[in-house]
Amino acid sequence: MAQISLTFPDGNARSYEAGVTPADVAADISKSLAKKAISATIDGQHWDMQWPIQNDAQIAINTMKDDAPALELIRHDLAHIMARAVQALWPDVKVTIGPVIDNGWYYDFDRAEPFTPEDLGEIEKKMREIINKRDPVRTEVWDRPRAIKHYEDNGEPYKVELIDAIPGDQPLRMYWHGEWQDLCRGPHLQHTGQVPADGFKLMSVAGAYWRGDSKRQMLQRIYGVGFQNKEDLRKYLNFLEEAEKRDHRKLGREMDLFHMQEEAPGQVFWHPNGWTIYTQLQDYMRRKQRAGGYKEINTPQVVDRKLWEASGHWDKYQHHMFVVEVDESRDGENDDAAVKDKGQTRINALKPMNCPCHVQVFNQGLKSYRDLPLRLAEFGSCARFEPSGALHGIMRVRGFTQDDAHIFCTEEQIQEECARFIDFLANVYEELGFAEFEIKFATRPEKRVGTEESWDYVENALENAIKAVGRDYTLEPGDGAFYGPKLDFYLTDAIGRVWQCGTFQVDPNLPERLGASYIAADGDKHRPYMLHRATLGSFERFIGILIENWEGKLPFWLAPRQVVVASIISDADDYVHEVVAALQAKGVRAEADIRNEKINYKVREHSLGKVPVILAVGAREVEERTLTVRRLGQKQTTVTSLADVVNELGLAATPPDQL
RNA sequence: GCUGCUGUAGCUCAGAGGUAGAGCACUCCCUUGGUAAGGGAGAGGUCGAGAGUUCGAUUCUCUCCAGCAGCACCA
Repeated sequence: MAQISLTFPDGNARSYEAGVTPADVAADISKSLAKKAISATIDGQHWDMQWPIQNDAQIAINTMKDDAPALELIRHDLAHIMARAVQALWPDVKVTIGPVIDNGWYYDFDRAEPFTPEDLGEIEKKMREIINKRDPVRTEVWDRPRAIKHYEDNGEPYKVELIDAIPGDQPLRMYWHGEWQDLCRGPHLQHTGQVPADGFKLMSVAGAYWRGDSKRQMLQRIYGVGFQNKEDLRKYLNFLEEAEKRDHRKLGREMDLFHMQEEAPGQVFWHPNGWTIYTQLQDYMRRKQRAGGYKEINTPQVVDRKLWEASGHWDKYQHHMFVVEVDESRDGENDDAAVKDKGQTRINALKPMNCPCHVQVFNQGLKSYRDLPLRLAEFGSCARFEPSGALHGIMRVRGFTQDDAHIFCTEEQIQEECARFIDFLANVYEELGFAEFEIKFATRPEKRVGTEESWDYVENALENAIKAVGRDYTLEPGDGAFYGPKLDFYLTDAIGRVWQCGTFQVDPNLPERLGASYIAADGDKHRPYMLHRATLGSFERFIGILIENWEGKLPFWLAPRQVVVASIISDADDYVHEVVAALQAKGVRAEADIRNEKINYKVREHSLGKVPVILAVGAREVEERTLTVRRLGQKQTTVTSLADVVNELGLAATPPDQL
């Protein structure tokens, strides 16, 4: 028998017969390790305790102390245990796949009856039984005909299809959890008892397409979350609760920011409070962009299909556009359908994006290289017919406004413009309270237009720009647009969720299609490059993110209602009005609350309304011309003179770019 | 769009084949109270829309609309 050498993390090596398994190795080291072990890492690869090792390698034996492999295995075994439990309860259910995902796993089943919430409880119970049995996990490699025959005999067509999709040179591995068998690439734990029985929970059932294809069978997917112990599970469930508390749809109602109704699905009715946030944010972006060298424009929303045909959107995105048919023969007297002249009908579409219109602005008049880079910005109101199932509060809507801009420039200017934009975006995010963000750099996809040299040049320019501003980034090879590479910017919110907001895309294609050109120094016409870029993305979505990030407690300058001056006794009413007027004169959004209610009641109501500052006024304050200041979330109050409060709050109301 | 669930007062929710109920909010009255709900009275609903079954439908059935979760989608 050939001997192989296995090197341990401490650098020591031992010699074993080829074909030795990590289980053998662990047993060789100590009995307790053999028992505690969950898997091995062989040359960086996650390795089942039962798999033979044929060559010299680095080996590490994993235990539950190794968090990453432990969670991977726990969740993966839970997927199998759940499938086993489901088939134990309902033997006619067909199994498909059950991968590990963030925080847990899912498994897709084919079953005629829908799973109910009560079913989930039954399944959990059965799973605990299986775990408590401490059934051994066993694995074998099967040849293809045997595996296919096995699944055909057992009436599992999905597994047969999976096997067909696995490349012929790959071995098929079977796993048994006790009696229950599944096709699986592994690795798995040593026995079901290694799964923590109180560290998991089944969360929900939902539909999911077989193989992710909307044309194929809809299966039922059961989601579960799994952790090493009860405490970690609890922490995760708390996180979900925290996210629910921050839900912008709930806070939007409670703070009276906006509403939506079924006559206009996916579109926002902004209330005074919400629109205050919106306009504050928009005014801020307008100032930032002006300072950043952008020129603001505005373009039409209803545009003839000819332009969309020319830009290529009609071909690709027609089904996602709101199309408007207009009979041009109508006039004010005869505008009913009866007089409609078919020959005069014209088809328009609401703009789903601004870029074609921006090229039209660029195309007016001759442009010189001296005009470049030309940065055209628009708070562009767009409409997209999003599928009904995609809509989500104000985060995913059918009508929205982008903080959009297109930079027309030469090839040589791309790098500089990119670096400028990253700095611009970093500064905006920071001022809005998002200190951290990530950059993802998406490079040429398989299907693309343009020459290799051009892609080389442009990708290089973007990469150099990121380096020039000293930022880290992650590479997303093949994820770029068909016309050019792009950067996507992801910010992290207060509870660690990640949102893609900003984008920067290089596009030589649209200027070509829409015939944009400029006169270069050589006197000839050249094509400009077009850089699509957005910082916030859409105002609607970004405001949703702001609300959730701050749990409605927005920074003072963005808070829709900044100060309530609340009377304690009606004799203070005149002073309340005086204070409100003084604050308003300083640009503070202040209002009076002189209702016939106790201060307790007023404090409660305005605290729930997320008003950052409540100024209470009783006999003492009137007498001394002071105010008792109570800040949101703080129980203690301070007494301050009127003049100081007005100055301080006037300063706090100033947007960060104007300080 | 697909699968499942949901739709009753402004909000949160109960309810039953015989044309509806609570708490909070709202209006009025009493109360002038010092930091997260003072007391009383009153008003408020085509039970998402349409069709069917039925003597009778908000309740049962079907279709549609909207919302929620997930999938698919996201220029």
